[in-house]
Amino acid sequence: MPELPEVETVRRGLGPRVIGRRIVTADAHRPDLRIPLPENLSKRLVGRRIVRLDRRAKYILAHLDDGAVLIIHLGMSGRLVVHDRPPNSVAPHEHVRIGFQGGVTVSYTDHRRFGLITLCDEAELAGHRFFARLGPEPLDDAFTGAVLAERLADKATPIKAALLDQTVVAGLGNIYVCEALYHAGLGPRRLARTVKSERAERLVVAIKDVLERALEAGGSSLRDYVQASGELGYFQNAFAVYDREGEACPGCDCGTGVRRIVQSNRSTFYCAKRQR
DNA sequence: CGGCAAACCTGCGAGC
DNA sequence: TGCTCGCAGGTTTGCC
Repeated sequence: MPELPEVETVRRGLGPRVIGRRIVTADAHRPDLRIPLPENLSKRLVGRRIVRLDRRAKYILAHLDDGAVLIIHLGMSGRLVVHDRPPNSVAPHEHVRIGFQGGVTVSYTDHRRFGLITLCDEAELAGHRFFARLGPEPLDDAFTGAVLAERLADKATPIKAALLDQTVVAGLGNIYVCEALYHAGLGPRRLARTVKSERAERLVVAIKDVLERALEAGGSSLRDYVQASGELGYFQNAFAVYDREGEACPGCDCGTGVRRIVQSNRSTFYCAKRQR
């Protein structure tokens, strides 16, 4: 579910509520999500404070005051919601709950359990299997057309699949890849290695633009995603093509409208007229 | 190694 | 109304 804008929105909503507050409870309600939860979660967290909340790709990283890092990924259906007080009942599929001094409580719910929560030491972070191979952050100034073209240069795969590859660029998912390709005017089946110079530049501009607009809207709420406050995002209303099969794409009156195809087992939505 | 399908798991909407 | 099928913001595995 959550791609970069959703994860970043959750991080921004969470930060002011939890940074600097002492953790007083940490409970897992089952042994595992996609991978096992830390066995000693409570022991590792209670008494600690979160000193910094970062995001890398689609991971949220809570740096603790003892040098440990709590790593959280929301998978397809994970939610992190902050409550003023501990809820008096356990929500369906609420797998982890962390309580802070003063009553603020963060609940992790995830009915599909494709997400994960784990711990590592700060020193291991860069070399960690989740992070060692990740591509650049798309919103960094260092992410330019030249950089993207370089990373696509040897790829014999469709540009759609290449952009979903987190080792090419980190944080994009199915929605924002479809949207970025639309705004860049690039066909999803185009060979990745043919995206260079001017086309790569256009694509980078489109990626940054769509991510920034989605961030302003608090992300896209389709099924499961909510902000840390519980509010919905509303960028879904601004989709040009995603989940709009058969509709006319904005500013284009081609008869066929938005088409849906399947690439690497995922739906791709695009306009055959605007995207080449 | 590169590229793609399938698997992981649950829920919901469409269609019969 | 009630069932089955297909599909869902992700990542990893295993097969060619």
